[in-house]
Formats: sequence, C-alpha cells, structure tokens
Amino acid sequence: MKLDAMRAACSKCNLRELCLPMGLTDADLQHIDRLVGARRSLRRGDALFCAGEPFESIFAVRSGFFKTRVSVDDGRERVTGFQMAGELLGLDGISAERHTCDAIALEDSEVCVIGYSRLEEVSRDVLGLQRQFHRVLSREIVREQGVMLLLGGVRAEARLAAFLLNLGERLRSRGFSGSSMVLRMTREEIGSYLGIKLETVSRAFSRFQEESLLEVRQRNVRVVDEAGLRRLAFEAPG
Amino acid sequence: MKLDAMRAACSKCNLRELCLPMGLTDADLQHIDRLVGARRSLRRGDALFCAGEPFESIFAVRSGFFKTRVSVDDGRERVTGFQMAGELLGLDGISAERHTCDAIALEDSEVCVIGYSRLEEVSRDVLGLQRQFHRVLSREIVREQGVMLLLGGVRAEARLAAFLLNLGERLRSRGFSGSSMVLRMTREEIGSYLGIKLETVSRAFSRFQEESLLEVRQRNVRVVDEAGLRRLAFEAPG
DNA sequence: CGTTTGCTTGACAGCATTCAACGTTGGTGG
DNA sequence: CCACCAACGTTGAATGCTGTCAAGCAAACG
Repeated sequence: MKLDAMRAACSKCNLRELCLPMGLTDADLQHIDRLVGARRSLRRGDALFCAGEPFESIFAVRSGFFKTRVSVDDGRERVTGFQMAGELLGLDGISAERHTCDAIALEDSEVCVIGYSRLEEVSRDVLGLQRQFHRVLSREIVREQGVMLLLGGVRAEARLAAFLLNLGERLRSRGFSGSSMVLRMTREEIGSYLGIKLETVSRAFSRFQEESLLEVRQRNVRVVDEAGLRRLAFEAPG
Repeated sequence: MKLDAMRAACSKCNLRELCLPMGLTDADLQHIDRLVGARRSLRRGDALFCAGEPFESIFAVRSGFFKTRVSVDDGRERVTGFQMAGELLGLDGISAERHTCDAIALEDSEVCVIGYSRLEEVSRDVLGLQRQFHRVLSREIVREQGVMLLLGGVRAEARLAAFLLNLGERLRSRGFSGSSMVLRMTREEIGSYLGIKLETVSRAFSRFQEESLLEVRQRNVRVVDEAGLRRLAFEAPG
C-alpha cells in the first residue's frame, strides 16, 4: 500500500467520462486537476479504509476492483457493494465524518485520492463540479434503492440474474465484453451482497447453466441468453 | 393540494435542528431564509411528486407523514421509505433530473418547497449549508445501507423489530414518546418496505404481543420491552 | 347501517437455509 | 515434478421460515 508521488490529472485521464468529471466542459476540466492529491496502490486483500476511521477523502477507482462491507455484531460480514474503475468509494463517510464500512481491494488496484475539503472548495468555484458531485451522491441513493428492491422483492435466481446483468452493463460501458466476464468475488461475497447463502448462489449458477442461460466455469461466466436472463430478473416473485 | 403564498423562514422554524439547517450558525441561518420558496399543503393520499416528473425542487416535511414508493413492472408497488417532520424528499431526483419515485402523503401534511437551483446557488455562498447538504445526501446513503442489511440479512420478526425501534427513535428526537406510537401506514405498507407480506407483519405483531414485547391494538403500538425488541432486532439470522 | 378497507388467523406449499460430503483449484514445500 | 493443504465451489437431503390462499372479523366511511 504505497503512496504514489505523481499527481493524477483528471483532464488527461481516460476514465474521465465515467468518473467524477463526467460531463464537465473542457474549461471546467482544467480547473479540477487540482482535485486529486495522489494515487494509492493496493494489493489484493488490502483495506483502502475501514469502518470507524476518520473521513478525510473519497476515492476514485483508477484500476482494479473493490468490495465494501460492514461487520455486523459478532464478526459476520455483509457486502454492501462492488466498485470498479471510475466508481467512487467513501461517500457514506461524509455524513458522520467517519467511514461506515470497510473498502477491500479484490485484486491489485489503484485509486485516486480526492481530499474532501478540497473537493468542497473546488466545487464552490466550478459549477459543473458541484452539480456533478451532487449527481453522483444522488445516483448512489438511486443505486441502493435498486438493491433494496432486489433484496426485498425477488427470489434468489432473479437476484443473481439482475446482478450479472448489472455487472455486464458496467463492464460494457468500460469497453469490455459484458457477456463474457471473470468474476472478481467469491460465491460467498456475491451471496452476502444479494442476501442469500453461497450454496444458493452456486445452485443458481448451476441451474442457469442447465437452462442454457449461462456458461459457467468457476469464476468465468459467459452470458449465452441475455434476454432470458433479463426475463428472469424482472419476473414477478413466486 | 394548494400553494401557500406565505414564505417560510428557516431561521424561525422550530424544526431547524432536525431539518436541512441543522447545525448552522445563526449568521448562516439568516442567509438561508431565501431558500424556501413556499409551503405546500397536501391531503391524505395526495402525491407530492411522481416518478418520471421533472425534478426541480426537494421538499422538507413541515408536518405530517409521507411514504415514497416505486411501481415495479405490472403495477405492484414497493415502499422505499417513510418520512416525517424535518426529513427531506426528492433527493433521488437529482441524479437524472427526474423523480425516481412517488411521494404520497399518509396524512394531511405540509412541506417546504426548496428550489434545487436556488439551493445550489445558496450553498456556494454559505459554506455551512454546502457541508450540511452533503451530509444529508450521505446520511440517506447510510440509511439505505441499513435497510439493505435488514432486507438481506435477518428474519421477518427482526425486520419489524428494527423498524419499530427506528420509528421510535425518530419520534423521540421530535419530542414524542417513542414507546407509544400511532402507525401512519398499513400492514401492507410496512411489509412492502421490509420486503415481507402483510400477513407476516400481522403474525409478527401478534407474536410480539404474546411475548409481551409490545401492546398492539390496530395501529396503536406501545413498546413494553424495548431491550427485548432490540435483542430480537440484532440477533443472528436463522 | 351497509360497504369497503384493513387486520387477523389457519392450513398448506414452496423456496431458501442448514448440515454434510465431496470435488476442484492454486499455492507451497518437499 | 509431485504431494499436500487450504480455500473455494458443487451437490444432496432435511428442516423451517415465509408466501399463498382462504375465511372471518374489526374499524372506518359515507
């Protein structure tokens, strides 16, 4: 977990259309290059931050893959999200000025460190940034609402189908295949995120394969019948 | 659903310590009186806004009680939250500049209309407001994370117990009893929010009464054994 | 006073969990 | 290079919680 002295420039970053600077004008882009203090590299398994730590920065995933999790009572953990390149980590820490979850790298990763007081300062000057930051916060609210609907409303197989479709979309918008993917997380982590047990995840994968919706070999997943998967994800419960 | 010409002054509002102005200095308070454009009154059953409508304002509950809901596919609805005095509505609309849910008054209510562009403008001048608004957005993210944990991790009875405790806390911080409350929503709405069926909600209430955790008569609920309820809410699943 | 809406309760079915055993993969060290 | 171990994944059988369907009751409303 080393600190990279090199400052990152959003204006030259090829993730700028996915990340915080999304939609900003070129002029605004110039102004926000002072936002990112440094990059930070993490090895697989490293914690970017932990619940309870003072909140000072948010983080943008530059490369790699993360999970966020909370520990409930007796050591059990629950995964609250997965983050890939261009997505932000730490937004939940703003409210109480302490992080409320752990962020763990699921593979070797790199993040941009965005000092929060700096962000507040710059977003007063740069209207586009203020607007965009609010959008990002709001989008996270909407995303979680979607997860709530999933967790509360639909059966295990539909949850997994929706999860895979969502993962595919996010990969696709990053220029990857979207139908052929390598999962970075274990069955247990998927299950924890979706509110089901790892055995149930495994069974759902097997059944999807039987029904020719997917080809699954361990963490390699290929979506064979996306329409079928989509039908399953949106079906009525029961 | 009428528009009240009288402008509301946050600086004189007795909800200011619960609402958006929470924690602001007296000096800042003066500056944000221009925030609230008008009040709006709603009758029970009225929609404050609906999913898909253009987003222009957020709303602060001045009095009364609301639910937010989304309609999934074929007319079924899912409740995504309940809001009482001092809480904000419409934050999810920022991301796409359209509301993503319906907000329905569960009793005759009044809200303060906060124009969003005005809010952005003022929060550039008033540092405390900028900070507080970010906190509010972040708090909503954290709140939803809590619901996700509930929905994904625990049994029906634990969900209801946690729900009642949360409701009690919020009532208490508004000067009400917290242990003796009148529910403003139906069993079906509670169930929809908690991801369980209304029959299950009803059974859980009955069982809580058998076990002397609650006294329930229709929508009148009295918490008899708060510690016991808390134990139930945090217990391991299964 | 009747109708509508909301609430309670019972019986049964179904899906997910639990417990358990076994298979696979990848890394380590002999 | 192979053996071995640990972590991860798959599958089966039994249990149990929650959903479904149905009936009856209570409260609210006009």
